[in-house]
Amino acid sequence: MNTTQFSIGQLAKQVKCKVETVHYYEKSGLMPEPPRTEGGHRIYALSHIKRLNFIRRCRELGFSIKQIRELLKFIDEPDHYCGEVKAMAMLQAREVQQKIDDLTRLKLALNEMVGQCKGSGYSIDDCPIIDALYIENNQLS
Amino acid sequence: MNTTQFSIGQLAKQVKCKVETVHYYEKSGLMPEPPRTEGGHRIYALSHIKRLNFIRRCRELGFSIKQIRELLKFIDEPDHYCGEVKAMAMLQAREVQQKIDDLTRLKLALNEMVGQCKGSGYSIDDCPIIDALYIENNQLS
DNA sequence: TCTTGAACCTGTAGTTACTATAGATTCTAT
DNA sequence: ATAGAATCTATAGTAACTACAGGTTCAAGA
Repeated sequence: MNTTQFSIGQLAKQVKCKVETVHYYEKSGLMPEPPRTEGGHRIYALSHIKRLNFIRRCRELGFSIKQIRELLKFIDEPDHYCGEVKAMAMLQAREVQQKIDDLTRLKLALNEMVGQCKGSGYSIDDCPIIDALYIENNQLS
Repeated sequence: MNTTQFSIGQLAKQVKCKVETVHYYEKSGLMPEPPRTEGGHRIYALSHIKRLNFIRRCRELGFSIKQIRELLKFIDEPDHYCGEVKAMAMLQAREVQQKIDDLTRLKLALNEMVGQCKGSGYSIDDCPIIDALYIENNQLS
């Protein structure tokens, strides 16, 4: 009868998140309502650790709660196909690449500024940082 | 007397954000309190468009309001000592680099997962993306 | 067994960066 | 002059947590 069980605190510790976060995920419908002790304390099993870990990893990867609910549907209702999961991951990857590109430009601008800084400040009209980011707008208009 | 002026609506439209967001940035101290008409409507100039655009771009890049306030100090208080400005710019650049690194890892993880997934060939039970995120946990226990 | 004190419970409030709504006022174009 | 679009202020709602408050339960030591 050694079916390993966990308190919410142990669960949270395993996955390195806060107890309140687990509560929140339960309220949000990502984590199920687990069985309780006589006194009302939540009892978790290994599968819950797996699930919570999945949720946390997805959050780190930039998925929203809503998106994760979608992903979990694939697990909970296995009538879905893997292709949907793949599509979501690809979309996410594209957005991440976009952010990387933008940040790279910003970093170049910052470095440029460091190089150009000679003690006199820039006015709003010729600040290399502002200009670096303003380009975006010119292209649009 | 053709100093181009803009209403808050025109400003927002230019930068593709909501009027309320401009209000919010004013309250947050990112946008200045502009001159008003007799009746109290805000009047903006070109420099405000530039500034708002900069703020929006920075937000897209993951900077917090607080960080953007720091960045804007470069422009608003150009009397900083050169060394001070350089230090701030370099610190920002380091943070940006950190973000780039994080996002790069994230993208690799996503791409790896996508690459391992054929798409629509099989059901959720053997979807490598789901597996990839579950595995993480096994390593911990 | 009895008793602390840590962990847990529910519920509400605070956080960030907006977004939406309400009700009043102002601007603009016919 | 007047309709209606845009603006004004102020407040409430959103996402994804985080942090209390104030009570109850659990586990370990005396």
